[in-house]
Amino acid sequence: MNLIIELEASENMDSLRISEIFHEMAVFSELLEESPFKSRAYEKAARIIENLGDEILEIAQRGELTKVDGIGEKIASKIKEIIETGELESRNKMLLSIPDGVLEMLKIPSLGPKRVRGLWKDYGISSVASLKLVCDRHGLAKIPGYGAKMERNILAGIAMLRKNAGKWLLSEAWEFASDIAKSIGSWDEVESVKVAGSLRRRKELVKDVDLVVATQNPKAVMKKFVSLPFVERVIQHGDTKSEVILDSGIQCDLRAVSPSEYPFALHHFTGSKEHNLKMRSIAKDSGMKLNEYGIFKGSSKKALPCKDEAEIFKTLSLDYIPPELREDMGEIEAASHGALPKLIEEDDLKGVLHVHSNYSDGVNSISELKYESERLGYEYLLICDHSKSLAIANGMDEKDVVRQHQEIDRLNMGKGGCRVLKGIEADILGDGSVDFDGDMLSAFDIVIASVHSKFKMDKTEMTDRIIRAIENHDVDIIGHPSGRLLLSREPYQIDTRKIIDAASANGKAIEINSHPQRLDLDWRWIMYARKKKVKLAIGVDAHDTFGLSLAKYGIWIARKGWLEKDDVINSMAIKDFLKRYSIK
DNA sequence: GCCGTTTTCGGCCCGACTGTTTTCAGTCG
Repeated sequence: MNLIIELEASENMDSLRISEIFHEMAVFSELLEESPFKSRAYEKAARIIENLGDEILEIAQRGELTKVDGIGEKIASKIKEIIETGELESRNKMLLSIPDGVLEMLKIPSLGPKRVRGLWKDYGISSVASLKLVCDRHGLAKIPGYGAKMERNILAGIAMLRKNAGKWLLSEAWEFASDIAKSIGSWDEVESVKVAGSLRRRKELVKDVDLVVATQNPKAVMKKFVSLPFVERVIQHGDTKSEVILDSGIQCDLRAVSPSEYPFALHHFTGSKEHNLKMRSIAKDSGMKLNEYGIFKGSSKKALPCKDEAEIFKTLSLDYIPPELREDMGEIEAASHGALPKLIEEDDLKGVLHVHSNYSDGVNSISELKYESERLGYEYLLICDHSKSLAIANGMDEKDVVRQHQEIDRLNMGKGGCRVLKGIEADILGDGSVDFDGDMLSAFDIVIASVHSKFKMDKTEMTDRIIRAIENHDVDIIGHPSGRLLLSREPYQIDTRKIIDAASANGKAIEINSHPQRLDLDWRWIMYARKKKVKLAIGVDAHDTFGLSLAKYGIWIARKGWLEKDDVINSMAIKDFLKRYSIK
């Protein structure tokens, strides 16, 4: 009981912060030279908490933390301490004994905890700036274990560190990866090439691009790879593995394997690490060994043949697990008893939702948007301009709405083609009421309600505000529920679980905003929404005709959240969609 | 730190590459 009260007291504590604290503990513990396994245990706990999301708070409430595999007595009590006080005494203590600069040094590639510790404790180098000074004077090369090359690498690493923080949007990374994979795929030596890693798993942010190629001549492939015109710097150049920085600044790693090893390498380098660990342990349980080169029975050195990833899963009596699901979040268990979802596909989308026209802050006219939607094969297009309160985006007033609806009626006169629907992205005002009164709102076919103001409200207020909008009977969809802008703006404080529960109770849909900077609702919560039978709406939030093609990213995230076609309202054919929303 | 059908001690995924060595430690994924 106590805990529940305490939880409210520190309501801004979320699972992400808890997981962050354990990441820190892992690093601190290595720097302070505790047992490396202790550090590994912290690291593991951090990943478990990250994957559990806010569920960890409920598990803590039920007092069942130690039932989670990887969390024992000590970590459980630390989690409780963080939830109750918002702090972790032992972490703060450790932090006090490590200079800030030492932590910053860890971000330099090729410097890990051991080297950083040595530089700090044995040579008194405790900041990136002082390390740079030492390198500039060629002092580092005189330290045992270092040489001229390390010195140059570290200087290059410091320069890169200053240039960018090292994370990329899924969409950006995908563009770079597609270009480079296309080049590599055209070489005679290459039989297959595929993007692997977190990019293939469609994480919303990625650190680098991982590629795997099948070839009989890895050496030649590596040589060509490091000499590609858009390679700016070579970090590693080996016979089967190389790492480079592309001119865009993103790191790109390439692995070359033989065609028979290719499915195993692809699986291995797609990850996630947690998924791989579990796959290995399943193999072990059945008397087999799985690694990036093959699957081996007993102590045999000869791999069992698998022509693709599906056969690897089959060998372990599992259904094929699509890459998006490989996060060790129940996919392996589901695959073992035929319970994986049949994921939604890009082609399943029949309507394009959440499109801004030149009636508010969009660039194109409704007729241009209609034409492009037709070209992309959509059956319907939901125009959603901003409402009057959002003056900064030229929100529509009542007169504009009348004019717009007349234009839409005219555009729909012709037979066939893409049907234009009358939508609005109405502002959720500070008190939770929705811009425009009921009469005006009911003139729209579909109402998306979104927050665009007063982002700094506290969690309870913001949650209540959005729930009030959900309970408004004119509202159909909640737009970009967290308001986050990846890499540039934090989400506003909301109790996402309560919001999903409210949507479930009121039969309202929640948007998966496909804009690459949003990808909001977060995929971790999509899984929960699906459990609560909440329908999702894949919106493009387009402000021009190009934006109509962004639905792809929304689909990727929907898949990552285990969604099937029927979970997504705009996978309905026009006839069903009109019927569902009583549109004439 | 965690964990246990090798269970309360003694393991803990593992392989490629680099830069430094002269057989290996550290980093990375």
